[in-house]
This record gives sequence, structure tokens and C-alpha cells, in this order.
Amino acid sequence: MPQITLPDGSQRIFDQPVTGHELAENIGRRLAKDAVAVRVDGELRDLTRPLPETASVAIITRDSEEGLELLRHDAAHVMAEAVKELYPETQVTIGPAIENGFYYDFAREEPFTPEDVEKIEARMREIVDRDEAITREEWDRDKAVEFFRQQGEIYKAEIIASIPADEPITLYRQGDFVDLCRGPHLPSTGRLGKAFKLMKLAGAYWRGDSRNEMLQRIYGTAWASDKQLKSHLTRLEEAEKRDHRKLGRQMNLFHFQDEAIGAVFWHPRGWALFQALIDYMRERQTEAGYREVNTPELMDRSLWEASGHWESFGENMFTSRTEDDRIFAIKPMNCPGHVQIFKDDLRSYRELPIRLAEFGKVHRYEPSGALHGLMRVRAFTQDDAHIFCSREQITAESKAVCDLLLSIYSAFGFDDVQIKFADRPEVRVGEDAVWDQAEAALKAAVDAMELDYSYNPGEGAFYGPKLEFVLRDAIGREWQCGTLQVDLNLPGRLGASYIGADGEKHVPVLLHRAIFGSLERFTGILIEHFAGNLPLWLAPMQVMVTTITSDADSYAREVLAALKAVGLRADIDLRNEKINYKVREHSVQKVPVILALGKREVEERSVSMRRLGSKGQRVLSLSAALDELGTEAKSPAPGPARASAA
RNA sequence: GCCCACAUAGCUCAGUGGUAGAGCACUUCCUUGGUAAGGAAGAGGUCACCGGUUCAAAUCCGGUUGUGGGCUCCA
Repeated sequence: MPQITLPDGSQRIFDQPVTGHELAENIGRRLAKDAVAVRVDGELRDLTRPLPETASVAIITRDSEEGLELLRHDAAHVMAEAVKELYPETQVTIGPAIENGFYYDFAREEPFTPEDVEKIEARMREIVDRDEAITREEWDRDKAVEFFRQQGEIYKAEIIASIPADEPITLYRQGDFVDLCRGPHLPSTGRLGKAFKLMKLAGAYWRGDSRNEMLQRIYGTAWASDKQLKSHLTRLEEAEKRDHRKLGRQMNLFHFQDEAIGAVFWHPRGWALFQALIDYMRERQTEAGYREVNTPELMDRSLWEASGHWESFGENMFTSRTEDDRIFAIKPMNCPGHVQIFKDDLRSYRELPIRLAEFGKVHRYEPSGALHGLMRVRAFTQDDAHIFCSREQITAESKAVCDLLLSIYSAFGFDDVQIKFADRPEVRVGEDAVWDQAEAALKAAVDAMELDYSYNPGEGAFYGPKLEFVLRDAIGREWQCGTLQVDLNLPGRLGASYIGADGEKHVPVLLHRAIFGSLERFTGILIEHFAGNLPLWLAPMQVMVTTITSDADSYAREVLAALKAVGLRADIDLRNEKINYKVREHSVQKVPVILALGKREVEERSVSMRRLGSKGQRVLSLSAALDELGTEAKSPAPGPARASAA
């Protein structure tokens, strides 16, 4: 007699074996309708499988997180079925659920066209209407391999061959379509519903390896209800409106052009924002004991060979050959330069730690396909710093870096920061014993700080392990910006040393750190995070003085001078246009404060202040306005550092 | 770098083989108007570039460059 325990602790006893579906019906019709699978003693299973004699069982509904994932996985199968029906020569490979949807990778000589995708989506809807039963079958491994080989599905056969021997091979059948799958799946294709949409065509390498052939990937989004689908599509539209490339033009911040691909032409307003970031970082890091330096853009190839960069990244470095046949590389990093400054003096342990910072512009020949607005460029500025210290100082210095970094992120409104610990990559320099020490030191530091972190195995730099700091923006997207790397390799390779208390030479530890990472990219992130509505302290143009009639011109000039005198970035608009027109134009350009001046303001020596995004305006005296704006435009005071678990 | 798509006026875009279009922006004139587009006129384009097909190419074909979406990469 099956005895089923439900999540609330209640028990149901049946006089004959039941399936998950029957259990759900027994509990309630509505639940049975929304059920997509069951969790039996922690394991997800098909609704149609009989339940064990005694088990604790939870019904998974379509709008739960797990249910949605199953729904999306089913959508991938339905898409594969549709593709096989329409284009039988296509081979199927893999098709997982992903965030917000699913994809499936297909192998086919001829590329799918956007029209094909429309047909595929229409066929998917037919398959849902057909409501085909989805059934699970356990197969013998060799038979399964043979089955897919015969069908010409060599990718599937390859996948089965790579499944560990102790795992069962399960196939799912819906209509004439059979796919290898771990499951579970919905009972029938009708249960998928129609809240899905195919989104885009893309290329993707077989098994994610660029040495392999390129497959055709079709992405889709799938939801539990039409309402959810619609709101997802609305969110995408909203995200598109924040695109920093679009806002960059609208706000007249920067542009790109073909003669300098991957390099930014910063316009006056964009540069004002960029400089505001530098000013703030400079203030904070000076306070934290960093000293700013500047190192050459071009340095001889030999230096990059010594550091190891030439070997690892030589192909991605810009170089220049001089008349006397020397090869200089445009710096892709600042570290070797900073090491030269360290080396130029005989250093004592008493000087450590030495913290050198540079807003260093670096150039990297990034692959053309990787370029993306400000987010991935070939010429960018790092808020780079290198801390030369002793082994004993690693923990304290790492902690100081984390505190500074989290406090600065918080000042920009990023309070949700994840930390990832990235350890030794396959391709690296240095002895494993040295890596053991570096990883242990960084781990000890992060543990000492009591910060939560996750692992990102094999993702360290070629010279040392690193912490990666990932922040979450206003619409939930994650951006990796900051980094802290413990390097026990480069200082030795570049011949840096200091004299210890014992009178002997020691190789210093080098901590590499960046907080913004790339100033260009961070600017792009801020634009998207705030949707262009930057807080006053960051706004490139903070106040626009506008006149309603030309009688106010001379007073307006006086107001502008007063604003500039208190350090505000301000400008004046005396054009012979209606106030509506001026307000619209400056609002489109996201100027946070518009002061409108007419006859009344001239007489009263007041201003009519309009804030971006608000409907009305306030009239206040010029001196009150100067006080208010001057205070608000100050950069945020250092705040407490916080981080959350990854 | 790889796959797919795209490239028309400063911007956003229409234009499927027969003399290049719209809106906004720009210039000039009128308008001095109280908070997200006042009115009129004018100027502005080797249709990314190179080649091919054709009597004829923005339009069809090939190549190059760039951009977009992905994949790979990211010191």
C-alpha cells in the first residue's frame, strides 16, 4: 500500500500503486492541471512514473522555478521535433533550458533563415496542439548508440558514448521524435502551452570548443503563461532603451568610427563623466594610501618577454617597429611599468607596502567579434594599482582592497556584489608549489575577511589566482568589474626585490587590483544602470540655465556664473525657442536640473527649478538653489562595505 | 577569429531593376512664448567600399570593411 508523505508533513495512503499525476489529482484538480513533474525523495521524476511504496513527494507546478525549467526543456524538445519534421536532414545535438528560455543546437549544411525560424515556431505550436504523449524509455547503451547512428545522428551517438557507464540511458519519445534525455518531461506536448517565442539565430561551437565545427543555435524564451511571456518581452524592450550606445548618442557622450575600431571618441559631456569617475577614485585611493604614477605607453618587447605577456598574449598586442629595427609594444597592462618604478630604488622592508596606482590607458587587439560598444574595446583605461608587500602583509592588504572596493561600489548604488575565487588556469607561469602558496594566501585573506565567495576554477590569471568582483545592476544583470590578484611570479621574473629585516634580498609579493576595471566599460555600465539618469554628482551636464524671454538673458548669465563658481557643471541656453522646446531637448539629453528664468525670476532674483523625471517645478531663491545643488553635487562620503554570497 | 543578419541625409527609418524619399536635427525668416516638439522657407546623399550581371543596379551576384546578435576569447 503506497504511503506518500507530502511537503506539509501530511500523508496519503493508497490501496494500489499511483503515479505522480494520480497523486496530484487526488490532492486537487487545479494542482493536477498545473503539475509538470514530481520530486520523489529529492529526485525529479515524470508525472507518469509510478511512485514507490513509501516516499516523500512534492508536486512541481509549472510556475515554480523548477517547473519553469522543465517547461523550457520541453520547449527545446518540441523545437527539435519541429526542426526534424521540417528539415529531416538536420542533426540534433543538445538543447538545454537556460535563464528565461532554452536553445537547441542543430547541425545542418544550409543555414536556417529567419523565415525558417518562423516556420519552426509555427510547427511547434502545431505539435503542442497535437498533444503528443511524451514517454520515457530506458535503453541499452549499445543499442542506443546504434539507433542514433542509423538515424544519421552522429552527435547524439557521440554524447551517449560519453555518458558514464553506470548511468542509465533514457530516451524520451514524442510522436515520431526520439531524443536522448535525462528527463524528466511533461506528460504530453500539449502541457507545454504556447507562452513561448523563438528569439534569435546564432552560431555555437560543438561542445563549446572553438576548434570544433560550428552548429546553428536557435534561442527561444518560454514561460508558464502568456502574461509572463509578455512581461518578459516588455523587460527586454526596457533593457534596450537603456543601451549605452543609444543613450551615448542621445546624451552626446561619445562616438565610434571605422578609422579607430574599438576606440572611443569621447565628447565633452562623456569626458566629463569619465573624469568624474577618475576624480572620485583618485580621492578615495589617495586616502587609502595609494600614490599615483604614470608609465610609458610604448616599451621594448624584451620587457614583455620577461613578464611572460609576450608569450601568452603577444598576438593580441599592438606593436610598433622603429627605424633602428627595435620592436616596441603598446602596453596592454600596467604591471611591468609599475615594477620598473619599484625596482628603480633599493627597497627596504620598512617601505612596504608600496601602493602604486595609475589610470593607465592600455591597448589590446581584441578579436573583432568580441567588440561591443564601451563594454569591450581595444583601447581602454584601467584604474590599475599594484601593491608590493611582504607575505605577512597579504591578508591585511587584501582586506583593505576589498573594503575600499565594496565601499566604492556602494557609492555608485551597487550594493549586491558577488565574489568569485578563480584559481590556477591550465596555461600559466611558475611552479605549482608557488601557486599552492599564492592560492593559500589569497584564500586565507578572503576567509579572514569573512566574505562569502564562490569558486571559479581554472579562471585565474596566468601569473596568479584572483578574486573577481561581480556587481548586479538595476535590472539584475551581472558585471564583473573589480579584481584582486595575488602574484608570486611576476616580481621574480622581472627582477624585483627588497632588503628584509634579515639583511637578505627578498622577492616582494605583487597584488594587482582594479576596482572599476575598465573606466570605459564602467561608464557604460553606469549609463545602463541609471538608464542615463545619472545622479547629480556624476551627471556630465548638471544644470542647464534656460531663458523664457530674452529679457532674462543677462540674469541668466549671472546665474550661470554663480553655478560655475560653486563648482557645478552648467551651461546656458539663450536660444529664441519656447521653454517647452528647451525643456524637452535638455530632458532628452538627461540633464538632471533645468533652471528656467523669466520676468518673474529676474524681478525676484529666483530660479524655477525643474528636476529630470518630475512633472512640476519649484521656485526658490538663487542662493537657496546654489546651496541645494552645491551640496547634492558632492561625491558620496565613504560608506560601509558590504558583499553578498554568490 | 567563427556562424547568421544588416549597412540609404547628422539621427531614426521607408524605398524588390527604370532620374533618391519622410520625420527629427541643421540654415534663414517670422514668433518673446511660463515647463517634454510654435510657424514658414531652404540647404543637405558617389545609397559603406571594390568588382560583376544587365540597355539600365540603392535594389541581383561575388569580395572587402564596419556594425548588430550569438559562439570562442578576455593578461
